[in-house]
Amino acid sequence: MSSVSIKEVAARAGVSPGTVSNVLNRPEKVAESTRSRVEKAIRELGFVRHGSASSLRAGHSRTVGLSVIDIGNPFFTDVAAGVEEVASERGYAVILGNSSGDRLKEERNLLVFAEQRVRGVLITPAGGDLAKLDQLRGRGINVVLVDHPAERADQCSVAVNDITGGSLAVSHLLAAGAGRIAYVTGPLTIRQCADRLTGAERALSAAGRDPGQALEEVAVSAMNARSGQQAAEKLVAEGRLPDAVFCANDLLALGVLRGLLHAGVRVPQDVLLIGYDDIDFASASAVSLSSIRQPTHRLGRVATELLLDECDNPESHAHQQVMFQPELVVRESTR
Amino acid sequence: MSSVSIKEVAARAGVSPGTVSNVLNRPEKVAESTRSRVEKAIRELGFVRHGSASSLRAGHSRTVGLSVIDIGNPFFTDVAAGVEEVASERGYAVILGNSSGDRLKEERNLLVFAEQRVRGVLITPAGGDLAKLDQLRGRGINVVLVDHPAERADQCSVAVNDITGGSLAVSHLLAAGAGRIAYVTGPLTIRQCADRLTGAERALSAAGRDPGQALEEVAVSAMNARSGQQAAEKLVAEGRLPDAVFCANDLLALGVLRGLLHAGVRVPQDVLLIGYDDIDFASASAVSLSSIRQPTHRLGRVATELLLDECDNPESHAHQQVMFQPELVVRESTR
DNA sequence: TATGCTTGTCGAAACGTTTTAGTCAAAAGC
DNA sequence: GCTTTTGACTAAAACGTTTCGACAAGCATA
Repeated sequence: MSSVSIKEVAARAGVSPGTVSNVLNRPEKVAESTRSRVEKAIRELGFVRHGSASSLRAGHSRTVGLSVIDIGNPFFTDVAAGVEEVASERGYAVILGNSSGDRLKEERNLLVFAEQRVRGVLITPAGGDLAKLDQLRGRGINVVLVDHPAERADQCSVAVNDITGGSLAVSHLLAAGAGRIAYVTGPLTIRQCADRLTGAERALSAAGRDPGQALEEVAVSAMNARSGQQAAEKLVAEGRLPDAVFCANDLLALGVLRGLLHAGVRVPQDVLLIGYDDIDFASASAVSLSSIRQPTHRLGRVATELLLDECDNPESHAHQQVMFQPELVVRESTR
Repeated sequence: MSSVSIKEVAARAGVSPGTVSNVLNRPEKVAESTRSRVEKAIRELGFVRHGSASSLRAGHSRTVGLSVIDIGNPFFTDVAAGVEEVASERGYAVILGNSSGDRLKEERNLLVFAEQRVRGVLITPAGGDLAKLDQLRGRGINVVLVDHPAERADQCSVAVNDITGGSLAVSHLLAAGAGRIAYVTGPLTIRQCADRLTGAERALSAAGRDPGQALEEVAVSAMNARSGQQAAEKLVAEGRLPDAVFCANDLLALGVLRGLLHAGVRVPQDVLLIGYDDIDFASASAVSLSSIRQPTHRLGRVATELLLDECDNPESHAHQQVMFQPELVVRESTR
């Protein structure tokens, strides 16, 4: 109800509102004695700065927008946790938007961000829409792409090399003795799925195999456990079991694992299995799952650091396209 | 950079700023012809309302704060998704805070919310601190407790009956023929863990068993898969395997499952196993997991609807303490 | 024709900060 | 001892909305 303003603080401390503002924003500019007097008044009155008024006058807020494709996916959740961490450390608030992969919803999120006059936006784009983002930049809102390498040099982005990831997985399977490999994946229109396939093919070529021969693609529509199980059941039913299965995603891999075990196929004795993402549950499954680990948390952290650096040091800021390297995690399913 | 203000829109449409504001907020109050003229100007100039200015003058923002204990936990993630959904439908932005179970961090989140002058706060409290929340209410910020039943009638809350949940789980185990049951749980200082235990004991009593005899508590410090596995290993090593294991959490249950299978104990033939939360991964494990399902998504949705109702209709709003009922999901691990 | 009522628009005063220019005394420089 | 510099503070003008009282025009009623 009654919110204390800077004026009341000023009155109680016997100074002008401007001085209170200085105590808040440039404490070194005000004399020790008055500063402590003002701070005392602030405490006694329970004053908290009015963010809207502050950002209206100052011209910029202390918030960033985060738009992710699917907040239910542990991958994005970890990213979000990293973002929240850094933002909170630096006194920024995070406005969350979930696009659910829907372009329209994403656009609505961006509008909300624009209305809130966020300082910057972190986004895992749902589609390849550079236009809307440039529009935001035109409004003075910085944008950092997350899990999506920028194609232009005038923007920041943070991603993980999915081609390397695909190579790592398949090289490992080959080293473990696999001849024929199945790649269980979501739609290849998803960049991540396509890149991991490319990596897989490169690993095969490098090992002197013909990707067309050694690799079978099994595409499913949804990247969840159920689809994975169905894919496994299909492979079993058609009697064309490969030596190893590489899944574009741990959820798919968990489903495949389940499907195989149910059909009496032993993992890793009969079929090797490796997933992607290294979600927490990967190590908790009955046969613990080998996987490709991505530095999700760091992804979020670095993206936010980049963004806030761009906001706070617009002059000295150099745009960066950060590309992390994924890491192979070997567990029972390929041993 | 250059943001278009309401004045420029007014100038282009040949009306006063006040009229533009009316078009934005009470379109029915302005004549058809002028309205469309103004809307045209808005489109042409790419105007978007300045949220800070708006909430400064109007006295309230269009944002809500959401403070959760652990954004990495699928339970809270689902809740958050529900919150985001409703908020976004109603044109509200969600400011996310992750307390990590830390009281201090939670307090910092609340401060940020207060600075942003959020319309209301949704919170899964990290501790039993009513004080801070009453302080927020004193500032005119509405508060809804999430997954925590309010003890007073003057506030809204949304929760799931954990006592019923505990009963459901244990009744099911008893019906399936279990005699001795182990309850693997996190610290009993966590309300949810304690309530589920109470429910378990009630189910035993109702079945004419002595809870002291039939139920063994195995408390671990962290509620994750690793702790669960350790608990299972301990039970096996000490040679005191129960007929059934009830876990306070699916992550624990997945760990227990793994520990048992590794020791050659068959589930469900040798030991029955049931978890809690019914996270997605529960159905994807090697032996699919029976569990207690909570309406997480609805929890988030209803909490947000309650909050926004309280914000928009302060007069007619009646405080509610909503208590959802959990649901038994039977899968392989108890069949 | 005067009166009241309705409808649509305007002008101006807020809202709570930040910031700029300016005041005034005390310290420093010559 | 005079000017200049510094340091600490103040006063007032913004920032972009919303809202409220005023008012003009149109129209029905008396």
